[in-house]
Amino acid sequence: MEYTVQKLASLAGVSARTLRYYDEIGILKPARINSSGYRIYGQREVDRLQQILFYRELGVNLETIKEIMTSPSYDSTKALQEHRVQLLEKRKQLDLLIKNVEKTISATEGRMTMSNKEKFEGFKKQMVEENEKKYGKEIREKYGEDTVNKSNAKFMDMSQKDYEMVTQLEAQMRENLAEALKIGDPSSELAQKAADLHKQWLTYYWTEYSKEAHAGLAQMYVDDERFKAYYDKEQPGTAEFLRDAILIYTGAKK
Amino acid sequence: MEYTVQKLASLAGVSARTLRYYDEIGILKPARINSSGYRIYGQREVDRLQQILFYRELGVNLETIKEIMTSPSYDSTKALQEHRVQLLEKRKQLDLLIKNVEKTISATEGRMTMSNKEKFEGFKKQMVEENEKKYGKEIREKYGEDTVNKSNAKFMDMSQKDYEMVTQLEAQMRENLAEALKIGDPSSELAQKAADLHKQWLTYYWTEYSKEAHAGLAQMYVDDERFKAYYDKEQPGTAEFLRDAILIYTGAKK
DNA sequence: ATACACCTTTACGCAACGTCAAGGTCAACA
DNA sequence: TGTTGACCTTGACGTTGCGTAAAGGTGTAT
Repeated sequence: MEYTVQKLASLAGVSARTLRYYDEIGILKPARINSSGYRIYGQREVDRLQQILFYRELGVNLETIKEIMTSPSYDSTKALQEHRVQLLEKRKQLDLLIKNVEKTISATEGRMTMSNKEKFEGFKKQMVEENEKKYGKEIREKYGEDTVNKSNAKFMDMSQKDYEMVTQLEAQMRENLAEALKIGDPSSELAQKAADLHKQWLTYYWTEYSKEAHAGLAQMYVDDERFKAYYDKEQPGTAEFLRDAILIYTGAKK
Repeated sequence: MEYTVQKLASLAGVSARTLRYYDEIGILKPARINSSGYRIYGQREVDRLQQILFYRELGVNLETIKEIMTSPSYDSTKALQEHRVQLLEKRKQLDLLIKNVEKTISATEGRMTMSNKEKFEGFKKQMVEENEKKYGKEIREKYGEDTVNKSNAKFMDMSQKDYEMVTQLEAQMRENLAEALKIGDPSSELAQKAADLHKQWLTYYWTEYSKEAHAGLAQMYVDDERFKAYYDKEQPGTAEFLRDAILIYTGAKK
């Protein structure tokens, strides 16, 4: 029983290219080469190919298969166990991925049909991560590793109630701020109320509050284009106004 | 806020090479190139990169991300849903893989600790597949597609009881055969009993039995090196002896 | 002036083949 | 005997998302 590449290929259900490749990487050499340079495979090669394909179907890479099959001392069970661990890890990653994709889908397609709760569950981790990526480095430099880590940790541990609270606080603050801006006086009662709400909002993220840090953050809202853009989105000048209000609120300015 | 490659890279937690690559494939071009040829990124690019990385973390490939982000008409939700289906399919495959790997491990390491039941559950599909690969083409040519397909289907549908029965039948047959071989007469009662057991065994795989097919198979046991090797493993000459016994049993020979 | 940390483009490497391309071999048929 | 047509060969590029040199220019601090 002798086979040329094509014969063996169709027998085993692989392509001729695959067999040439296996020859090339030395995992399956033909029994001999005939006078015309054709690869000729025998029964032993058929069996070896079966083994190779068996392992391949288990997702083992060719390099490992080669090791398993060439050195008989090689512990194939151990190899498979390691392989299994890799597969389990891969599945864990995949599950996480699927979960995130599903969260993203329902968040965008369901628009407002999602309850706050679901939103919170799905996104709080993501929010922390995105925040880290965007501002992590600079904030860390300014406020130190510890403060930021604690802030993140605190946020992650926030309960559903906390989340709703914090969301509402920010909304209220922005409302007050917008109203106060119309008056134009950062020392006005409304503006000071906004500053106070901002402090309350902040304490949900920071483990400890200090007037200095609060004032520093307010200044950053103006200095950093990104924060500035966020606050100035509705009305230009909001960032500066909020800063002034906070500076007065914290006593850094009168 | 302007960034060079390295700056943006460390800000976003990717490598400079990645940014150059994203430039190359046109997914993220720098805001401008300065007089020295340096890539300069602005705020808009930072935000765009965030988006890219967000999708990348969901496992979406760059080509798709590009489509999602460049054409605003592109339905990103639909893209994510398709992506989700792919991920689910991938997980299904992965689960199957893990199951097979685990079966293989326990089969080889636990040797005989596995019960027949477990063996059966784990391997009957694999057996059919391997059998297909090894002999499928030739058997199909000799006995026709239909017979083989039905045989496979029947095997796959075999119950636990059937499996035990068929396993026992083969064991009994081989025992009888070995005994009969000692006597050396294929027409002996023992040898004919073996042939009968062989027929019974065969009927578990074939949907219909005929003496001619049975005799043909017996002849193949001798002509085909692989079947021959299987039967001659314990005692050389077993394949021929079985063939002769079956030929007599089926009346093809006296 | 020199060192050193940046930046640039070009290009190979990775896994496991698919897919031409250019050219030799073999059996069959007119 | 010439010629198809179905085989076979080697060589080489493409795939995905970068990592990793290599070779050379730029910017700035000492």
